[in-house]
Amino acid sequence: MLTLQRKGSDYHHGALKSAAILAGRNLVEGGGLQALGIRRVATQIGVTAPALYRHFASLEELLAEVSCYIRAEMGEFMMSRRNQVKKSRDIKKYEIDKFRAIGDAYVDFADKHPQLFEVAFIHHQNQSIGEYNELAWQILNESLDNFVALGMTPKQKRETAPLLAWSSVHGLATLIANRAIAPAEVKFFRAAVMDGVQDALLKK
Amino acid sequence: MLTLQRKGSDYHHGALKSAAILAGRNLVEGGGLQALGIRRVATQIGVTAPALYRHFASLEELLAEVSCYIRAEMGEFMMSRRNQVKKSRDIKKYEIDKFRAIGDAYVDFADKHPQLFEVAFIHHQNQSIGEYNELAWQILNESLDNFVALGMTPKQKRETAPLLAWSSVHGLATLIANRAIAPAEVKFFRAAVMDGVQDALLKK
DNA sequence: GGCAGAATGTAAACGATGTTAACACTTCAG
DNA sequence: CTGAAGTGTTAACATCGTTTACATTCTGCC
Repeated sequence: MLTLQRKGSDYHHGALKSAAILAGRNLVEGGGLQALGIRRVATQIGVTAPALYRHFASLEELLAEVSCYIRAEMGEFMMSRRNQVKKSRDIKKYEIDKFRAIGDAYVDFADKHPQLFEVAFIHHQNQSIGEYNELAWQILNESLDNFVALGMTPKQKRETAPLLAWSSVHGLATLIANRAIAPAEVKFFRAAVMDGVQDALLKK
Repeated sequence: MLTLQRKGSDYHHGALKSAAILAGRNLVEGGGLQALGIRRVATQIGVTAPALYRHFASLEELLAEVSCYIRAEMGEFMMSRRNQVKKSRDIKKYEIDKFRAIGDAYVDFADKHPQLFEVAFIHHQNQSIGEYNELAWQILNESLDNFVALGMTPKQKRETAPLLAWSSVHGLATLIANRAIAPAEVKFFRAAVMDGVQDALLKK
């Protein structure tokens, strides 16, 4: 299922690069960062290892692309979760529900796919948080814009709000993904942090 | 400097295990997780690779011990920073200053030693956050106990307070260590998150 | 249509890695 | 003193990332 079929000819895979990134993502999902390797990816897509060097300069570069792919996947997951939120008659409640949904999606992703989450946020040079996770950043800021427009969040908080929300939720997600929190405590922990974030943004 | 001298005899290093953990820590500091290897550690401490297998079952086990060592190092760094805070006549201000000091130390450690920070919080099974980073956890809770005792933090917040503070600061530290925040924005970002945490704990 | 060159694959090889097996020396309890 | 447990070495294996040399296919130009 993972291996793509070769075209009729022996040569020219056709979509080697994207196939490699996808195969890399799946290897990470199965066995973490450790499972990602040039040779393993090559085997998965039915190609010899040096072929990958036509598309990636090194394993590190492949890792960077896999990491980027996972971040995009995360962003789409958050967006889909937000779009599933039922519209409420109370528009403020609706906005809050959507905000919670994207935060919950972020944490759920880390909880259910800790290996992917780990690789998604691996050190990568010279990228600000916005570029780093474009879609997720954009979704978060939409929510905050709505909060301000509805008078739920004071304007002077608008600048620091995304940073505070992001670091809280990211920290929570990281700790859960690392299994640094006992499973029994996760539920309580999540609620506490999410409530805290919401309070910090809305109050006063 | 890193390599320990062997005893007079050719055999029996004497403190191979602790020497290996220290050497591992230093390799991580220099080159990240990637630089940690059985053979490299063995070379550093002047021993052949298989010798390490008398003390560690695998590279992964060595990594776990190095990770634990770094967490202890972090805890001591936080404690030392907190103890350097000047006593103030205003006891509440003194407590706040100490609280900020331990948070700042946490983030400083991540900022100045991103490689160590990364390895410190690598996935490790079945450890709650308390056991995971005992000393830091204890220091944080001392501060919070003092806050409550002085009436600065309401009692009903006492349970969720460490979780909220930890995840915010940990998320901030992680994002900074991963260089997901542009260097120019780090200062502002840090201040915003630390202020947010302080507000969340003290107000009302 | 055919052909040069770019693009993209393979095969073979190199050094470094984690790990194991077989062996040697040291230490120490009896 | 002796044997067993502890701790180190050497040699070897499979696998890894990566490079070099070569083969095939695609593409644009005459």
